[in-house]
Amino acid sequence: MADLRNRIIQASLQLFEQEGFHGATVNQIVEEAGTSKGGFYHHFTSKDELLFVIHDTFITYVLDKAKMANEAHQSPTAKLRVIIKDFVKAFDLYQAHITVFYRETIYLKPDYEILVKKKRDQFKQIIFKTIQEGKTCEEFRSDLSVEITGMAILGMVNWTYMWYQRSGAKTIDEIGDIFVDLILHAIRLEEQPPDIDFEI
Amino acid sequence: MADLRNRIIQASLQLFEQEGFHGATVNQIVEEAGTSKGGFYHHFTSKDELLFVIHDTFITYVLDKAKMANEAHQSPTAKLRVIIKDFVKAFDLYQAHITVFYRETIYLKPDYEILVKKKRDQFKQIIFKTIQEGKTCEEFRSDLSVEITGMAILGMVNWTYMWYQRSGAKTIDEIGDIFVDLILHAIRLEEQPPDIDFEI
Amino acid sequence: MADLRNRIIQASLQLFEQEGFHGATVNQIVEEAGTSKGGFYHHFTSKDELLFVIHDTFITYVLDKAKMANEAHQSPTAKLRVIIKDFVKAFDLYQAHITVFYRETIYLKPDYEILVKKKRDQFKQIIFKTIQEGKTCEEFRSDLSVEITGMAILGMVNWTYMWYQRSGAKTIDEIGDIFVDLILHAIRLEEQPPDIDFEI
Amino acid sequence: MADLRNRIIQASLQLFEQEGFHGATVNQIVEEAGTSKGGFYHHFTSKDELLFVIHDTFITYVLDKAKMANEAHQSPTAKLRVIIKDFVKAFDLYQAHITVFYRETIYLKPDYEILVKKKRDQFKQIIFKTIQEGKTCEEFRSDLSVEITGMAILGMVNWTYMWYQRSGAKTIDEIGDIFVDLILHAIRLEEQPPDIDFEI
DNA sequence: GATGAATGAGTATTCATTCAT
DNA sequence: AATGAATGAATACTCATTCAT
Repeated sequence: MADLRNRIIQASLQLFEQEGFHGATVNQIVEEAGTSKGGFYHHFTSKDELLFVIHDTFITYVLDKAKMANEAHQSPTAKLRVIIKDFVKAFDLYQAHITVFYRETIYLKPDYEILVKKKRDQFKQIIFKTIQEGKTCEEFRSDLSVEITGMAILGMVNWTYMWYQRSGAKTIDEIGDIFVDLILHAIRLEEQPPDIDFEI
Repeated sequence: MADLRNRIIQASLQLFEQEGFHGATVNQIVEEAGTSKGGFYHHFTSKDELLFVIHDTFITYVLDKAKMANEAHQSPTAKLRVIIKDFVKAFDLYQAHITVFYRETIYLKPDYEILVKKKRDQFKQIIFKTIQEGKTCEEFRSDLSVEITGMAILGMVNWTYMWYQRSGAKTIDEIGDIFVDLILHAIRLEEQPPDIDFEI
Repeated sequence: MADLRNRIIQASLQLFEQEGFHGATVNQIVEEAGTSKGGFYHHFTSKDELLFVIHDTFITYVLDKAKMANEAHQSPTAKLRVIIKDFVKAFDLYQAHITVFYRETIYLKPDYEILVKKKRDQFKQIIFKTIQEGKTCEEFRSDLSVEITGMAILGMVNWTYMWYQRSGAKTIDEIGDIFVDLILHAIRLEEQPPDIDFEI
Repeated sequence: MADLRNRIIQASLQLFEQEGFHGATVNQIVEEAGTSKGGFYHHFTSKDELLFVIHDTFITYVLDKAKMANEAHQSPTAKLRVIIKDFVKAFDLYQAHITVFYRETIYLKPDYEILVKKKRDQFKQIIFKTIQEGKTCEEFRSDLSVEITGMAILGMVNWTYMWYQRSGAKTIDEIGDIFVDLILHAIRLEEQPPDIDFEI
């Protein structure tokens, strides 16, 4: 059997997703994880810490991926494409984490919230900077509002947690491609040559 | 002073937004509303009913607006533009309702959930149908996946509740225009004549 | 039936005395008081507050009595006699309060502790000042250490909570007289005329 | 490093004194003692046994001293003087033991309590018997109540644990002398020749 | 209509103790 | 002898709801 700490996280993920952070009790979690109250509190100082761990696991993964994409590519179009594809993939890998992340942040204790917010802001800045670069080098439309466009893109992708199902008609990869296509149609200058990414 | 029922709704809206449905107690609500436990339970059978009322108020408003826009316009482009503009406006009018709607639905009791889901689905279908019509009459790209595109659009707009602030740099109207612009760039056929909406 | 708040105090007094503050549970208290958890927490914000109320009731009573005795009499001998007699009487009236006061103070939350300590110090100062006055006006031995003598007296009396029983051989009044007698023998100048308190 | 068993006792003594028996956890104790749960339970069958050991160490010491003093001296005055001086000295040697002894006895398990009570009573009887002897041989006042006087003396001395500080103005030896002086003034017949203890 | 004292099932958390290693 | 992960019974406390007034 997997180690206890992980079993607790998996159990809580499933329960938080289904019942909400407050709807899922420590009792349910330990039962689902096949352990005891003591087992739980041996590995986590509180239910709040568990909530933080879930938040942190996801945002750390996503931020790292975005940083890597940002460094690995030159053109804003290529960067944005990879960042979005990676991000969308996370919605399959971290489905439950993400649901918790976007729904239960409000219950994060102040100290934990600060840690999460820091990474969350870094991620957002990578998106914003990429859009700005795209405008500067004339790959993207010059009339774009960086912030609103950035939040529009983030919204489009983030919302996926509300409806994506692994058993749905499209794979996560196809969804990612569609999002990229829509976004690039929405923000790229139309007169441009086709976007062929020689970097990949 | 406004009638008690409304004062309770306003108080709970503010508290649910800030503290979450479970984070806000009936005691806090009645204190904020300037009434008592008795006053609360005279107007609502339970805290759960109050949650439903908030859900229903918002989704009813939004669905009605979408129905009206759907009937008032002919071209899919025009329909979509108006639906989206109206919807975005709701994020200013119903900011707190929306936050509760998208974050606390999970705590809706089954019977209430069914009622809300029905209207929510109707709203979604109006969007989907409009996209389909746009494809059919060749205003929108023929390669669009109706569902994914629809959810992408909904995501872009819905996400607004996460970041919109009345005191921000852009008015809700400007944000609506930007969203419309991005969406139409993303989904309209490029060879088309400019979209001039004679209907308005 | 007496009001609930008082029934809770009485029940807790008895239970704290017998089982200790930690040994007595809120469950036991509410059962003994004939109420419920909710009833308890309606009247007290916490078990800690209840502990404070017990402390405060006793020390307030005792301090007030000492202040009155201090003002009502002139000679240090008379003052001390009355202060001690009153104080000893408190061991009958507030037997359980006192046991809690001297045994469980350590569990008082810091804010409460400060409040209690203030009154406790005032009481001690009244004793010290009286001894000092007795030395100054040559009723008491000039070689007395005010502090040690004061603490010796307080110790003698305070210890009573460890052994006094209402059903014992001596009444509380007799015990008080014996203490006064021992104390005055211990601290009064031997050559003095008999202590006749004309003030009473 | 001292042997583990002793390190545990020292650690618990300090922690019980500061936080109370219930306020100090086995975890804190083993951390402070530099060992582990296993180390603790290898040396003590339970936290309760540890509490007993602390009680027993102190009362055994004190009782032995009193027995010795009782045997070593003839006159009640001399006996009492030495018993009290020795006892007061214990308040410096066993400060933490004594605090625990007088504050946490209530948490002693019944079997342990019986053992401790037996020795405690023996000690008390030595005091009482000495007072009685003093009355009989007319060193002490004939009107003294043996029990009340005995408890008054014990109270005066015992209370020391509440205020004595090694860093205070008086040494433990000076405090002992003051107590002896006060007590003898309180109980000795006034017409007597000066109490010169030829036995020492 | 309105009050607020009282309820009690339910919650997160603690901690002395055990036991396989 | 010593470890520390795991236990689970017990604890203080919360809060939506009721109901006599």
